Amino acid sequence: MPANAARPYANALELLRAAKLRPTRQRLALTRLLFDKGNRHVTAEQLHGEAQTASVRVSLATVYNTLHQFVGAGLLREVVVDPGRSYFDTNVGNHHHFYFEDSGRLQDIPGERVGVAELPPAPAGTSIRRVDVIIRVGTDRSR
Amino acid sequence: MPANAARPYANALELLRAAKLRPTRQRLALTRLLFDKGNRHVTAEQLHGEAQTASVRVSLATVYNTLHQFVGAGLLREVVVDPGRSYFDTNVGNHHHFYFEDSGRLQDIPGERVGVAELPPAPAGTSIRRVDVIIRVGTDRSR
DNA sequence: CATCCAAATTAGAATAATTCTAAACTATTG
DNA sequence: CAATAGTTTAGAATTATTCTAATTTGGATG
Repeated sequence: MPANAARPYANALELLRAAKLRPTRQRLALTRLLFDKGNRHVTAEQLHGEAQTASVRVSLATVYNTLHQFVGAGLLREVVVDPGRSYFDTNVGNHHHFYFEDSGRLQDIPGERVGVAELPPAPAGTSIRRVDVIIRVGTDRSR
Repeated sequence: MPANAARPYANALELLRAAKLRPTRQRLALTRLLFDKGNRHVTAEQLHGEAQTASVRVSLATVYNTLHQFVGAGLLREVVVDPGRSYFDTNVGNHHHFYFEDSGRLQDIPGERVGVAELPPAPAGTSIRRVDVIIRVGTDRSR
């Protein structure tokens, strides 16, 4: 079973069409880098670096544009755990995160493994958009 | 009952002594701004602004230094909910947050009101430093 | 398939939050 | 009250991100 078995898109082209985004050379390449190898957590700089390594000519501005468009289209989720650095998560299903404070690495936790038993109601006039659970861990020998 | 009844320090001086930080004019003033009126969530810029309004001469660099020293001493907790902006929370007890995405405001949720029933174990060699639960809400008329 | 135009890309400048640096100041200690 | 280690500071530097205005391109149209 391939890593992307659960993904409903056969390829980058279909995915972009479904998101109503023109399949440009840059977006096609970034789509493949993002979704062709299982769930990932990348920063814009990292993805830009990967593109360069793969000889895909794309500017950092376009990487930022694309990541935000993908978030808007529900293809990515932005994870905020570190002040001044955004991670983009290819897993948009129900799940939470371990965050390794020492290394800055993120790891998914399936939604079912965290039992949020009880939640207070959203304040009047508002509704819940998302509940983030972040388990911050550190190596035993640090701090 | 005053808002700070639960705080174990009678005044700014004691608090700084306990944290082993020299009670300088700047730190004393910032301590009062932070802790003299109940639980708060402030950014460095906000606190700097309040100091200026109160005619306390203190540089932004010192505000940052002080906030981080207070976090290190366990007097404050840094809350990360917004990429590129850090909030400092005077409530260091067990609690979680509502985050109003539209306004950028934070609101405490007492720890007991969120039932995190079940947590996966920390990966080998690591231990849990903290569990953050952030409930992101939006006004019903936006997005 | 040539033309057109809105959408997309881009380099580089601009912004925002934060950190750094090195010099000047100050609280404590003897 | 002098010495000194800790603290503050202005301003420069850094980092991540966004903006701008000009150029390029995908895809529809004739």
